[in-house]
Amino acid sequence: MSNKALPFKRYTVTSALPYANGPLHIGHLAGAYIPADIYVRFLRLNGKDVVYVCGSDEHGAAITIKAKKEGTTPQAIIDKYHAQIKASFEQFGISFDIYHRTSERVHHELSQEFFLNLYEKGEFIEQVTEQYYDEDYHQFLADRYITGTCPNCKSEGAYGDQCEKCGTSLNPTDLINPISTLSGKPPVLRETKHWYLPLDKYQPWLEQWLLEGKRDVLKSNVYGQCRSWLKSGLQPRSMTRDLDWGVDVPLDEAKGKKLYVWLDAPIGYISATKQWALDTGNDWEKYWKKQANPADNACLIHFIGKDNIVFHCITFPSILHAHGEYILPENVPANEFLNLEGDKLSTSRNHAVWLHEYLDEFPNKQDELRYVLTSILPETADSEFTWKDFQARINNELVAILGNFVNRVLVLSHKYFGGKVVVGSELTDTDRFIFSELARYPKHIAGSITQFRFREALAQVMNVARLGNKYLADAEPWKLIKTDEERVKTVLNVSLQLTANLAVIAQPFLPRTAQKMFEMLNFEGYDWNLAGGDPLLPAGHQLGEAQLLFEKITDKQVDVQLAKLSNAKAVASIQPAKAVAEAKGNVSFEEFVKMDIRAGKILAAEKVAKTKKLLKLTIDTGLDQRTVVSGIAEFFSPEEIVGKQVSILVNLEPREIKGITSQGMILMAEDADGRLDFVAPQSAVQPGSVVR
RNA sequence: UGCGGGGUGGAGCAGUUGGUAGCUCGUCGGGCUCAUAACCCGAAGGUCACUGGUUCGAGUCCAGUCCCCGCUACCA
Repeated sequence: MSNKALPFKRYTVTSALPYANGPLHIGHLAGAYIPADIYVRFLRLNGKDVVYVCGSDEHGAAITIKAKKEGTTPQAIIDKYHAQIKASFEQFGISFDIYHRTSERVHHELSQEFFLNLYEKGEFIEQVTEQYYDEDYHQFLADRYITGTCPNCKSEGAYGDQCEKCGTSLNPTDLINPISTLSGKPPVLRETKHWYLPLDKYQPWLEQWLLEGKRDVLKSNVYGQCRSWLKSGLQPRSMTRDLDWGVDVPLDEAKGKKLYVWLDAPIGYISATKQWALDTGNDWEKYWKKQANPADNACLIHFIGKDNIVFHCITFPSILHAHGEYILPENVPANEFLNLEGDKLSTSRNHAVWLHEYLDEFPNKQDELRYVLTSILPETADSEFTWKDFQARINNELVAILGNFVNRVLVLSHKYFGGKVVVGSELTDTDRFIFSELARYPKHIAGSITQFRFREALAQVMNVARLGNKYLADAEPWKLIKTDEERVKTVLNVSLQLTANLAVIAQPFLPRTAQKMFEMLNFEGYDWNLAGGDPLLPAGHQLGEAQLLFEKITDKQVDVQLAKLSNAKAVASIQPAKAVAEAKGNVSFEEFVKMDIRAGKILAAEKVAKTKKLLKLTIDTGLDQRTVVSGIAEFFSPEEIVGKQVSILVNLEPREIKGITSQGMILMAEDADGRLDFVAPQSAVQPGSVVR
């Protein structure tokens, strides 16, 4: 390994802290854990000093919401999920040096230290604002905890941050008749003080460090996102919250306030390292702080999903920079998102492949999942996992290419030479070509890994197995054994050396498989630099037993998983017998008959350009043909609704929407998930028929 | 609304500084039989989202349009 590719002698690698309010799924693995684990294993094989840390993120409002919903305590929630997540990672084989948690004392102390450090330097801006407060529950309310009437469209049930009906983004104080969802009573405004990190002040520095310094380092999706943020100008960001779950703000005047989770979460990387150092007798500061000689600084790499880019590239570096003693990330290789069977992964809809369930249902198939996910990592764009593809990749690639090659070589060696490594006649040009190819691959793969191109790196590993299969097919030792045993000895020697090299380079990607290969070869090669060099197996070396590396995934296994997903979907669509909207006050008959509702028919429908939800409909109301803009595009395509009967409120004030005058409103039923369906006569009626 | 990323043969993806469009899987045909009917060879299949422009020449640069994903800050 040249120093050029790995110029640092010490590495600090982090994977995003999983939020401890639910189990892990394959999206997490593909986003931040498998890439990091490959990278770290590779560094270790190259003899680098590396610490790989992670842990559960256990603070924030979502944990308390979850606890409330399940009628338990935040502590019970985090204990449950921390244990589950940790066990899943261990079984799956993500090779953290430590998997910590942010509820530990060492973390609280370090987070407070960070806050105080910045506080004492006068970095924070202190600001008093008026926020809604629930007097029954004695707490300030997060925006989501407040509902009321939207000042824009007058619909009820708008949230403090956004009206879901008209899409307007709001401040809680904009709401008419705000109600706390905790007590159901109107909240009161109360003054509260918070400490803001002046990101605007760091903007010039960020432009220098990030936009200038990282232009050719960051992946394009990461760089573009950062540039976009910096271009629009940074604003001071509050680093404290009025919450009851988190790290206490270490100031007398801030009793009851907590640190913003995004201040404390990334510090979790550091506190985890600190705990690891305590446990193992290391010095954590070597991995995080600037060293006397900058050449001794560690290389800090954050593996995350794309939802975390701004915090890891802007907020956290700003905090580290403001503190001053810490190193900054060299790179933040963020991945895009992984989809599942055509849909986004969704925890709430249970549309996911859960890691703990996979480990139960596919015992000892960790490497199979690693392989499939690695080959579809969303490195440059969103990608998709399907069970059929999972089966195809395992059966046609792992079993057929890699497993089969290794098996062929071992079986032939045992059959012809009693499982001994033998030396035969001199190498031919073909043999020499194999060795020269073999010498190329480790460099190529190393280059891919250091550039975070893991899919490409894995494909190269598979190409080595392909090379082996072709070599065997061309050399045909099963024929030669009848005429030229010396040549067969050479062919199998070359094949075995190839297999041993394959085991070495497979380690970062398929650690368990590589281990099995080592057992079969009765050889261990925990050094990347062994690959591509001198032959690894000496003459006379005794091989171990041949065993199959992988087995095929059956159609039945795939069907079971697909059924499970559609089951989950069905359950999820029935379940929402929850949160039925509250009853409204009575209206008089006179008020009701003011509504002129008619049966109508959709004559034409088209999508309104540049919108997500809007369809422009032409409706035959019986009275006339008119244009109505309706927010139903997420559930209905224009083609499928043309000709459909609808109920339409025809005497609604016309309203300009996206430059189109909408004359009326289509009546829709909306369930608790926001799913819409038409309310219309069951059989054909004449357009213009009165609905009442 | 603004911004960022993406849109390449049936599927999943590569395409570095512009110079005849590649890979894996699938399909079809052939070979082989050591191997988990696995392996090897060959073939078919793309107007590189669309429209203009720069250039001797563009998937690759510029402008505009459309589609998909994400972010748009005090709810991780």
